[in-house]
Amino acid sequence: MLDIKYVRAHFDEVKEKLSKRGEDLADFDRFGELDSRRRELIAQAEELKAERNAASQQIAEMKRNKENADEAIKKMREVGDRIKELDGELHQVEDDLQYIMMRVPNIPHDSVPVGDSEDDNVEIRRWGDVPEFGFEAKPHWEIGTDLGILDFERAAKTTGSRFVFYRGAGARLERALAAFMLDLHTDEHGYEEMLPPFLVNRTSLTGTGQLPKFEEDAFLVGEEDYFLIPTAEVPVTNFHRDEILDGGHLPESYAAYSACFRSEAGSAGRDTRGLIRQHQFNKVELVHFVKPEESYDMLEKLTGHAEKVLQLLGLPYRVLKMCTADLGFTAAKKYDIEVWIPTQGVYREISSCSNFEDFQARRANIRFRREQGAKPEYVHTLNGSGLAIGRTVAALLENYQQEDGSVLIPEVLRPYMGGKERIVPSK
RNA sequence: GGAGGAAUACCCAAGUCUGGCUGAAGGGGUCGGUCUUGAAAACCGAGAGGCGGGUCAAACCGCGCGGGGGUUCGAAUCCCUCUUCCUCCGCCA
Repeated sequence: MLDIKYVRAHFDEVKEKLSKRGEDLADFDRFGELDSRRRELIAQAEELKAERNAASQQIAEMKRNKENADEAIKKMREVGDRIKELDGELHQVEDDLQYIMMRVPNIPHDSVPVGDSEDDNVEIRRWGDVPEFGFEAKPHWEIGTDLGILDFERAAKTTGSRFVFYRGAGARLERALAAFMLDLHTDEHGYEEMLPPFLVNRTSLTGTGQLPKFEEDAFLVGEEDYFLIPTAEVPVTNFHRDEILDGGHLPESYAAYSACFRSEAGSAGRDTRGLIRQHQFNKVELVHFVKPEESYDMLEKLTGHAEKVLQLLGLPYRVLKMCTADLGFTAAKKYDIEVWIPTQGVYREISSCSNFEDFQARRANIRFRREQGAKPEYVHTLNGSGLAIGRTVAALLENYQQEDGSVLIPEVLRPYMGGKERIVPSK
């Protein structure tokens, strides 16, 4: 959520920056009217409440002296009714204002390129050499199925489309990647490991910004208002909801492994085969809580941590700076890391690293104190995938495939694979 | 799933039956000081958070005793509801 006071003071500037996102801002225009009506009502109601408080004291005094207070009580009854009316209208106005503000996206940072679509994202670097195959390379779902380590058909039987069984060396590879990533981030990059709940409540999804606008993207479980998490970002960011952190302990950095669940509403027909777009996948998510002045440095570091995973795995990738049209609802600035998928001849998103500034912190009420007794300030939150594991498996299978159908295992993963150097057909 | 109990400020905790003089006793911790070679202890002193309105900034005002709603001139205190936690019984990975 945006800072109401800031919006009040800089309305035209905010609106102009938001318009670069290509958002419909019709509702946003009601801000000024609602905001000033709100303050008007507060002033009126509070004046009457002050009057009531004073009168109540007098009535108490009179009662104690056994005097008759009927006159004062009668008068206050009317004041009370008037307060009730004003508070009623105030609630309505605040609900309306809240409705609007919860649906306004974050303001893009000045360093974000202005654009109309994903075509306007800016590539800022590439790493690694794209492999050349002396044979016809197979897509990862074929490799995986032929090796007997991925089973999409049986997953369709037990569950439905966009699900998969990993088996044998495939399941082990998944586990190896998760362990490798977590070890790297905790041992080398200084993160605290976390294993979060995979279900969250509505308040948490609102805190990180998935709700109220994007409810159709999430899976609702039962009637308990529990949602399957679309990313560990949600539980881990909300870990500190409604807290005031000690400034001396910042930044707080967490590496969380979790399953992620996405309804993929609106993606029907896209990436229907393989591991790229599943309803369920695993991911190691990196989450930071930092002081405002440190968040942009942290965004660069965070992106570097995700890149390091790909470098150690030897997978070619590129980094894109997302333009205003492709930022997502909550980010002020975002880098996507895309890994090379040989058979598609393109780079595909495998990580997304964002600085939300205080947008999530405001929604989730996460603050810090610079020192004892100081006023609480909102933290800045950031997160990035480090990495999405399903897509990493896809990239590994394709980039490391051999002419005989086997797949080489990158050296850094071999200790996690029982020393195995390659995956060969099980039969 | 059944039966009880609890939620007060950074922490512990009184007040709730008997509504008003309770922004809320007391203790701990915190901060400053005395003492000490230094520390601890002891003693003296300080401050009670947060949100909103208001202001150049203050003053000032309102809210606030888990959340929401109600009764009342007035609610930490009475009523309803929700959430969370605890104890016992049952079931269970």
